Amino acid sequence: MGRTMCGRAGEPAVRKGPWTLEEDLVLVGYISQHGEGSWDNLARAAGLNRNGKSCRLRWLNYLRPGVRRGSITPAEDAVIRELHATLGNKWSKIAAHLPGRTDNEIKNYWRTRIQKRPAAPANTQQQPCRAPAAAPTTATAASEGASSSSSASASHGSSAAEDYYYWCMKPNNPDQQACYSHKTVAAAAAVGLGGWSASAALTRQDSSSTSTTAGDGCKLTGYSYPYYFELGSVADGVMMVDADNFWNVVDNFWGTLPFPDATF
DNA sequence: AACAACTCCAACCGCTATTCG
DNA sequence: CCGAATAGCGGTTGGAGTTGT
Repeated sequence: MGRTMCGRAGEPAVRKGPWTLEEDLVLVGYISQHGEGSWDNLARAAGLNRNGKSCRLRWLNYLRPGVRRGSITPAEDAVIRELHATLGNKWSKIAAHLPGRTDNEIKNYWRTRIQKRPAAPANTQQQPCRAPAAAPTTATAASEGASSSSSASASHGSSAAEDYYYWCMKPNNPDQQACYSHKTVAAAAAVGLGGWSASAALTRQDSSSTSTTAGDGCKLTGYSYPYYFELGSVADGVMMVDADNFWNVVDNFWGTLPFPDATF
């Protein structure tokens, strides 16, 4: 990419462009210990040669616990269309109704999938990747079982947005397995990288394929899935090294993070 | 196989809003 | 109240990957 470095003579060049695994680990590790906020200071204190804005974006959109990867499901598509009709380009507000999705992701989805093309009939749309096609239908059971949020336990409304939100709040929702690889990354950072090296992980990342079929049969393309898949594989190595308490570390660390998403 | 066109999306930019001293 | 710093938002860019010829 052409956005790798910049800076004037005499100043340390601030790194731009795609984040490396090592940078991700540094950022996650630092935030896990010190929390987020004051992003410019955070970037300096963590030793990241990035500006604070870049760190904040990386954390919020990709590293933050609860961020979901993978295709937008038909249920989510319906929510986006519905909310955009009333809210317009208020991506952050729309994202608030889609747990785990970011404004950036929704914005990209809208521009590339919806804005460019007319709405396809529901029965011709791609099958969902992770969320069940009947997500709104299962939302009733979800709302009945939800206990971690007062809003989730309230009776839900009739809109696709509300149905989908309540479905997402369902305890032990398998859809939340999407968080797995992020958990492993965070946990790896929390345990001080266990017995593996980030550079080794980078080597493996570079050799990963660009198109991968997830365990549920959903084909995910591009950079994200292979990248995090590899992170998960590396973290499996941590399990072998520190198998006794690895998942305890994961769960404990996850529980300490101040994000409501972490309660899914 | 090689190339072009297209698609996707991570990351950047500029602006506004909010917070704080 | 004011100005600087910080946070957040929406628009845009450009490179990687995919698909078509």
